[in-house]
Amino acid sequence: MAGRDPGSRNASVKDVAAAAGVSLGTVSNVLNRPDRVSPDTRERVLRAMAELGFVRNESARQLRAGSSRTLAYVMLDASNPFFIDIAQGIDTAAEAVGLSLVLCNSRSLAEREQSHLALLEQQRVQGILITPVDPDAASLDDVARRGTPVVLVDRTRADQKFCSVAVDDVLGGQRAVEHLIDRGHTRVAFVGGPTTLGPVRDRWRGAQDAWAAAGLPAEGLVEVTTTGLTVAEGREAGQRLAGMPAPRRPTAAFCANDLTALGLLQQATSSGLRVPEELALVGYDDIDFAGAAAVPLTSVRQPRQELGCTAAELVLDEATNPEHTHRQVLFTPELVARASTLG
Amino acid sequence: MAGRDPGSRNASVKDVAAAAGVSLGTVSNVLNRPDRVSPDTRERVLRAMAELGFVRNESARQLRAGSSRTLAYVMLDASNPFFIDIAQGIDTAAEAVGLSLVLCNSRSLAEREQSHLALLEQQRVQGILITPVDPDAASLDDVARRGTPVVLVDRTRADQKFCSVAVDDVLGGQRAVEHLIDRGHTRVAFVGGPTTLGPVRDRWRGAQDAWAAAGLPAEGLVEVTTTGLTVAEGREAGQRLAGMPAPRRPTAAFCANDLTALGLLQQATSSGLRVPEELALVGYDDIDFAGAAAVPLTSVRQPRQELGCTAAELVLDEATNPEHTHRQVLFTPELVARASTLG
DNA sequence: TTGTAGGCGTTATCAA
DNA sequence: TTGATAACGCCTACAA
Repeated sequence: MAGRDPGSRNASVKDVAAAAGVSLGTVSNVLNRPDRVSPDTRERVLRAMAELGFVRNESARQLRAGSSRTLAYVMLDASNPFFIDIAQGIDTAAEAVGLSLVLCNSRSLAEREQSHLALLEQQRVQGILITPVDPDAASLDDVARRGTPVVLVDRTRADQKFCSVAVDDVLGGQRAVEHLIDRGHTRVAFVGGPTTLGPVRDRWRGAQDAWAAAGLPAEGLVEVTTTGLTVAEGREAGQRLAGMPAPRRPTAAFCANDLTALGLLQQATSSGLRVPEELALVGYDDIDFAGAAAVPLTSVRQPRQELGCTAAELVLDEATNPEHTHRQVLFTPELVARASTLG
Repeated sequence: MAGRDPGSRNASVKDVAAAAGVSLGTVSNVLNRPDRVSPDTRERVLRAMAELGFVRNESARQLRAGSSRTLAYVMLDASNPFFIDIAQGIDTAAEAVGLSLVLCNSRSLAEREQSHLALLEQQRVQGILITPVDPDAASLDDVARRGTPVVLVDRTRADQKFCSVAVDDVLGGQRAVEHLIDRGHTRVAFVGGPTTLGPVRDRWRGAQDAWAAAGLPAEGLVEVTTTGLTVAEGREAGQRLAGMPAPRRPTAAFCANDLTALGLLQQATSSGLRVPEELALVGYDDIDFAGAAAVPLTSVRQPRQELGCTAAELVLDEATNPEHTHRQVLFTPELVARASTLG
């Protein structure tokens, strides 16, 4: 037994009207302009609604209104807290303007991303925020062309055909490596991949820029390529590092994100490498778990909530402002120094 | 310039029909029973759709169909990976039956939970999975009474008015403390709170049960109450522990969840307490970050994905099977021993 | 194989 | 203040 009121599921304004002995229009008025209804009929209608378990049908409202009151965020990987924090920022902004947020997780699968996009379009969401598997995918253009505003989050596109919010990853990479150089390191590993990821490319470039600017010999900065930005990949990279003879081994590693750094930290620790004495560590993103690690992680902070918030504002502007023009917002990252580099 | 095709946003089946020179019914057939349409008219219709940027209107479909093709999960706290993993499990199950999942985050706020529930009801979701702020809240009964199936996740209710999936927290608490007793500890702290949380209460009770069963003096098991299950609370508890004189200080702590344990681990480490030599640590949930900590955390594993998956199955049964009866599924937790207790 | 008509629940307009 | 009516876009009988 489901224990539901019999027949209650389908009570509509019509049923309410009948039960309250008024017309359908009056019920609608109670719902939308209560002031235009005399207090006692309003009472009667309200009571009928409660008795029938009336619930407004959002589909019908939406059909009539022509558009929904929701925003969507298609995240790349819900198991990375970085994206959850972005979602949180979006949610805050959406809530502020009375919109609700639907969250989708593509799990880095283009196919899944595709099906989410299709569904969201059909739902006539006001706008789609997305950290896409591939920012250059034509499917994004298609969605935009058909009329749903699309904003890129933590990704950019050279052709500037979309609004986007991102953080200056080249600068972030520079900051990370400058910090390590400042601390006296002359053998540094960059850990991350795959290099098809825009952010990984940029952070690596920034690292190289900083290295060159300091006049250090190129061979002192080595690239340790991983196949993803996960804890497991970090561990694996840690194993590779720990396996190197001490004289050749880098004295510091700059990881392309915090998950990787956390994995590396664990592997280093269990291999008996002391952090930061024998291996200094810099992560990227500054997720909460970075600061919460046993050896708190130095990391390059991205303004995650603000990223989400700004993205929401951009998509809303595109959805509502006829004068809208695309903008590419670039935030500045900030190095947060903690024990993993400070000995 | 938004770069969208002019007027494309609102192409409907009617427009497509006109453009393709066929009737509205034919277009609908192309969409829903393509086999009943001759290949070349189908081609023509498809081309018209592409040209007009036609996108099915989900609201209209839903309005006609009477119910949506979505499930919803209202999580308690999206920043706790435990709930993200549950969501992942739900998503998998939902995807398997062609449903999509909408995620909401109540952030432990009853008010926000309430507004999410209201919206989901209006959206006529097929069912709502929820880890509620308060499992006994009457608002949950109201939703169910009005006809939307509701399943409790990681929570139970004494009156069994809902389906629920949970893990035996009393047993989990026992396992954790038995493990510590096995390792020879006779002064153990239980860290967690608030005690209004069902799981915290149960884990604490399990801890006490195990303690009593071992015949250990009650004063050896101390409760360190926190105001929440967060990293910050864990740190704070760590400070309290580290501040105690060594002879009185517990030699082990059982934390009510992994976030708390991670915070405690960090604080202990930075206070110079060695884990597990001076302080052994057991967490709860076995989130990925537990195994990824610098000192990998012993934890009580909950089958998170399975929890979500089963919850989805229950809610679907309730939504579609007229013979449905409520069931309370209780999973068995499993202790995963790692370095934080194994020295 | 294709076309026509009616209705899903809501809202807004207009008339009473 | 209240009531009747049309329309949103889609789907499905049923008719041609």
